[in-house]
This record gives sequence, C-alpha cells and structure tokens, in this order.
Amino acid sequence: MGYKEADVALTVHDIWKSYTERIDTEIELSGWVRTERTSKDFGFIELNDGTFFKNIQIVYDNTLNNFDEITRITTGSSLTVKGKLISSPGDKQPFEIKASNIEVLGLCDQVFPLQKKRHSVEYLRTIAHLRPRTNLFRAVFKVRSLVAFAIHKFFTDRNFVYVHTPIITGSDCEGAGEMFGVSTLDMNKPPRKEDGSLDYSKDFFGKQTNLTVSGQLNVENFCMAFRNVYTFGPTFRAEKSNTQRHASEFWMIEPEMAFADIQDDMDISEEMVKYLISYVLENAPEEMAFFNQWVDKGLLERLSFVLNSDFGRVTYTEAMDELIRSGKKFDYKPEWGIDLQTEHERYLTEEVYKRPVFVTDYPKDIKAFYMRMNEDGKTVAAMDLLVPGVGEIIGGSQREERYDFLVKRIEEMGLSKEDYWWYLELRKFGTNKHCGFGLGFERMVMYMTGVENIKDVIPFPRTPGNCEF
RNA sequence: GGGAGCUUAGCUCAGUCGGUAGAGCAACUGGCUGUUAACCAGUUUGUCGGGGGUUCGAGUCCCUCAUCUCCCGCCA
Repeated sequence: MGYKEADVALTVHDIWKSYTERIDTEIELSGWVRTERTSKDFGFIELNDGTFFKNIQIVYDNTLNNFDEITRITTGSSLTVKGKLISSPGDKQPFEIKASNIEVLGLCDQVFPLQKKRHSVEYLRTIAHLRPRTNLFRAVFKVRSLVAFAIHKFFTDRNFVYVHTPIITGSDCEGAGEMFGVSTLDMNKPPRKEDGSLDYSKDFFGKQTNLTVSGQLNVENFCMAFRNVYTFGPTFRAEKSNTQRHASEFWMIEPEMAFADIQDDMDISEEMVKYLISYVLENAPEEMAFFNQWVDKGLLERLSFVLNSDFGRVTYTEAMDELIRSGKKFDYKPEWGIDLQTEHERYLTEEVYKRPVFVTDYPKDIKAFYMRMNEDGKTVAAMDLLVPGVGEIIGGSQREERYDFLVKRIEEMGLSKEDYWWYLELRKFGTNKHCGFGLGFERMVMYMTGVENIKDVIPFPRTPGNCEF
C-alpha cells in the first residue's frame, strides 16, 4: 500500500473477533455503559462502543482508586477502561476484562430515558436521537447499512453502472403520486400571472419543480448507454398515507436493463432478493439472531425457506380466478379489472403461496403509461413482487419500446407528450425491449428484520405531520 | 382522504358500581465476595392528554380538540 494505515484504537469488534489470541494481555477500551451491577466490594459493567452487537463485561473491585465513583456509574455513561483480558468464569460470556483503571469520560444524567428494560417502539420513536443506542435499533441500522452495501455489491458484481438521477425534477407528471414542490418564491406574496395562477417563470428554475418520486424516466436514458444500470437514492411522496409501510421520504433501488424482457426482470429481482437475504444472514448473524428471538420467532426459518425455494409466478388473471374460486369473503369482491387490494395480496402471498410471489400482466387501465402493451391489447407487462407480512416490495415492468404505442398511451391517459419529449426520443434512437423495477429499500429491511413499522427502519423518519429531529 | 382504538408516575401498565390514585421497573439510600434485565430492604415520584359539561362528588359518564397507534385507499 502506498499510504500509511490509520492507527486506530482497539474496538469491541476487534476484541470479539480475536479474544482467543488476546487472553492475559493488557488492553484499553472506550465505550458506553449498557448496564451495570454492583456489590459491596466489586461490580460488573457491560460496555459497548457500537462496533459490535455484543457487549464486553468489565469486572472491577475496590482496589480501583476511584471505586466509589465507579459504583455510582449510570447506564449510558462513557468510559475508558484499562485492564487485562481474561477468560470469564461466568456462563454468558467467554471472556471479560479485569479492570486496573477506569476513567469516567461523561457521566450519564439520571434522567437518561433509556433504561435496562424493554421499551415500546412507539416510545422510542419519540426519542429518535437516542434510540440507535438500544439493541433493537442498533441491530436494525446495522442491517440497513449491510443491505445498502449488498445492493451495490450485487449490481456492481454484475457490471451494472450506478447512476445518480436528480433529486429535483422539472416534470410534474411522473404519475407515481403526489409530489413535494421545490420553490424559492416568497409564499407570502408570490408572483402571479394575469389569471391569478402562480407565475413559476419567476421561480428559481424558471418553471415548476418538485422532489423526485422516481428516477426511472431518467435512468432509462442511461440504460440506453450502459445497457445495465441502477439508481439507489432518496425518493419523496407527498401522499398523506397513514400506514405502517409508507413514509414521505424513503429510499428506492431502480435497476433498468436493455435487451431484456419481463421474464429477465423477474429473474434478476428474485436473484437480488435472495442475494440480499443471504448476505445479511452471513454478515450479521448476531443481529439476525436477536430479531429471531425478540421481534419475530419465525424469521430465520422463513428466510432460509425463501432462499431455498422458487418464488411463485402468477398472472393477474390467474390470481383473480384463484381469488374468486377461493369463495373467501373479501371486503372488496375480486373481479377482473379492479386492482388487487391489500387483502387480496395478503391472501395470495400468505395463504396460497406462503412465500414471495410475482403477479404479472395487469389490466392496462390500472398501471402506468410506460408499461409495455401485451398482445391481447388489454394487459401490460407489469410485475409486482408480494411478500408475506410486508406486501408489495417490488413493482416493475417491461417498458413500452414502440414509439407509436407509447404516444398512444400518453394521450389515452390525458398526459402531454411534449412533457416527455426526451423520454420519447429513446424510442426513436435505437429502441429495444428493456425492463426494470423499483425495490422499496425500507420494505426490504422490514422483510429481513421482521420489524413491522417503516418508521422503525429509517433513522429519522418523515411522515405526514412529523418532521421532528 | 375514510374508519377504529389509545392517552393514568421517568418507563410498562392496573384502577371494579362515579366516592379525591396503585403495582412492577427506573432513580435515590442502605445491604450483599461472581453478577447476567443480578438480588434484598427502604425512600421519592402524578395538572389521570387539553378544554367544556352532567353530578353533592368524575381517572371513571357526555361533548370537543389534540397526540399517538392500527386498518383501508395511494404505492415502494
């Protein structure tokens, strides 16, 4: 290496990974007190520095010159410990540190809201600045980080190019939902046109702009240059959705592949989901064991079943037949032409297939304009991936690559083809069959951790009426 | 946007028929020579979400507002 490696201090992670070689050696360690237990002449502290899921037990006794101070240490305080790493007589840990010196760096105030007991996730949301210090949230956000890395690794290993599509968009009609406006106009006295409407020509970009709801239209342009591409970034939806699986700001992965059809789209989706699961199982076994014990007892069994089975694949028409045949009472009566309701999706993925299932070839009227018209003229080459517990985790399609068909769909849906001039040009300059999908990043993290509310897999969640922190 | 439910100590909750509030944990004090959400004893802690009403009397019944949670719609 042509550069000097940074000289960093020993961490809890280092020690857990190499304690067998460090037995009876002197070490120094800094971290936060997770819990402590004291007796008259000795005590125990469980210390964690955030680098590993497990704690390290510190044993101390009244030979410390500041013994009285240490017995009064509170959960959450920060310390530097010097001492010898020894094998532990206790059952719960293979080793511990016999402290020769403990320095209190920052005492934790008595009103510290995190106690050594279970808190409700609802309460922890009100202290989002402190909740990453809990076992649950440390596990969640470690897994979130690993999934993000695994996504990049999956696509990079397959020679996909990562494209940063814009966050601010000038098209106000992407069709994927309500958008957040981006403006520097003075909201108290905005410029108006003669008819009284807002004059966006005076705004920062000289036109109305919004936060993106999808990078797809942009990334398709790069797809025509690099063949296989993907975006991975924040996405914004201004819908007042009030559910456990919607957020106003979330992250989305949108791959796009040229010279590929909807079957290829499903194949790569399935491969990716399985890759992400296996990557996390391999790289965060402590965290996954924690989820399996405290969050969802069936998690590990379910995930390993998913790894070893093929996802279901069914057309919308077949799925409707299945729902009608079931004779089950639904609030929304299944009928060809209506969109699949949540209760229908749950029935299919949780009761019929009991595993992830692709539903394909939806009626054209309930899907976006850019999806490819099938030969029947009634359905489009769309695919949704439904998973038990979370619902729709992926939505994708083969794109309409035929210029005339695309223009016709834009007009049928009452959109303006002038707004899509650059998107339409792709169909003139070397068009080809291509496809892609959007993976809800948080929904993937929910599926892999068993955590049921999207607010608990986002560091500082933004939802209607809530932008605290 | 539609619907349901919740709100009592720092946290998790109980509170019967309407009679002025309780437990566990935390914190604090003391005890304890190997703990594992340590244990034992003691002490402290309340605008019962806000406002209004019924009543001799409201945590409890009614109205209203707010927060949060869940379900549906929108979607990822």
